[in-house]
Amino acid sequence: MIALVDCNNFYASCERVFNPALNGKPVVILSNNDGCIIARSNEAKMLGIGMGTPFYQAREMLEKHQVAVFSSNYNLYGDMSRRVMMLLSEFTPNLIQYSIDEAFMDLSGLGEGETLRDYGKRIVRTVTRGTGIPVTMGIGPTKTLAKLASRFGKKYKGYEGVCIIDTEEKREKALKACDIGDVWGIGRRHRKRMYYFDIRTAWDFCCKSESWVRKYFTVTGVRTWKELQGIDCIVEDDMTDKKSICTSRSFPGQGINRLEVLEEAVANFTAACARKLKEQDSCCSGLTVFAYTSRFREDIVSYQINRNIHLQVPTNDTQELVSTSVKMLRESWIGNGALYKKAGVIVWDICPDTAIQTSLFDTVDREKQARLAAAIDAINRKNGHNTVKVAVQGFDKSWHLTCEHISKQYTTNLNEVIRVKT
DNA sequence: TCTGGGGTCCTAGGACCC
DNA sequence: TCTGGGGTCCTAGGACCC
Repeated sequence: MIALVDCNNFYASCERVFNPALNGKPVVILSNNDGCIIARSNEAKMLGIGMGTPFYQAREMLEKHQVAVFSSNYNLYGDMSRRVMMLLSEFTPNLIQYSIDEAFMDLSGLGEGETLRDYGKRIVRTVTRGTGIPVTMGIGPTKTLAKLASRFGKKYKGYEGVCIIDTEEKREKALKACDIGDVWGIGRRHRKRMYYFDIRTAWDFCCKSESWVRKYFTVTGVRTWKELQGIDCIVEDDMTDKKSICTSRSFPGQGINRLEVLEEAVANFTAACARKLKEQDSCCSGLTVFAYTSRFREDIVSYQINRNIHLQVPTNDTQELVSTSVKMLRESWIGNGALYKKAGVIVWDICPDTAIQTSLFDTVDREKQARLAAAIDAINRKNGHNTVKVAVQGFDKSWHLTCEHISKQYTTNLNEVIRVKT
């Protein structure tokens, strides 16, 4: 059996751990730049606040209902996530972290002398007690059914955080009660198509033949269809290695119209990609730089910059990647007063750093480069990111995010740790 | 005026080869 | 006027997830 552990309203719950006065009150968390609402507590959901609503549109309503508003605090959420995953990993040798707030656990052969339900409840209790984050567990024979079970677990209090689909009757009952659009892998478009074919519930979908599903919803549809029947076919190495890494941001206000500022932003995005590459011990040979004007504004001319490059030798060297991406940006720069609202860097064609295919025509002194990079990385590890950086990364920061409602770095900055009064 | 960021997989169609 | 058959590789775009 496979379990899915899902943190309840994760970002809102993280804020509540260090601010218990928020318990029982509506809470929302905003995206970068305080742009959209990306997370909501149950109370906020009940007020009808939609996922992805632009903040400026909801502002008045939030004030009226005294909703607590937070900018995203990814240092806090990332650290809390790490704690949750650490506790979970003590219960199974086979844990797959699926997102910042979810993980799949292989439960086969575990919890000896205990029922599956009791084992699940013990896990849920341990995480909640150890981190303050409430979690729900769904258990089923496949990942898709485990996901489905966790939905029910969240919906109905009676399950006490653990919902199991382990018999044919329960599976049928669950599938009949589940709108097709709520199935993992069926998005808005597919839901519409399903409704067109008069498929309303997951059960209706299961009743179709494999060839029919293949015809209208391709192989991914068949995978979901099989998973719903209880045939496990989403394998774990589908979900581990990253094949591309992206760092991108929207810029505050109108956007950026100066090349120097955009260069600085792109240099910093590239450095972040290099850091992420090194964290997973890999190198890339594909590099993309992009920038574009706001897709919402019809009153200005829209511009798009999009450049790809294949590097001769895979690398994760910050300086090499930064100089390459900045050069690409300069070459494809279109000024004309264009206001760039968003930019980013993607690295792809990723391979392990132990398996580099070198090139006969390489002109870089790789050994020297590696020695310098190792020295810089050591300094940055000790003193924080970007203590030593490439000059073009700059100090301007005018492209930086606005986040007016951010909470403290309760768990990752000694100066912001909560004081306990005596 | 303001409207996020980071991923994955699949398919169709074009360019090219013999 | 008529215009083959069988491949591969790459890319853009669409769908999905959190």
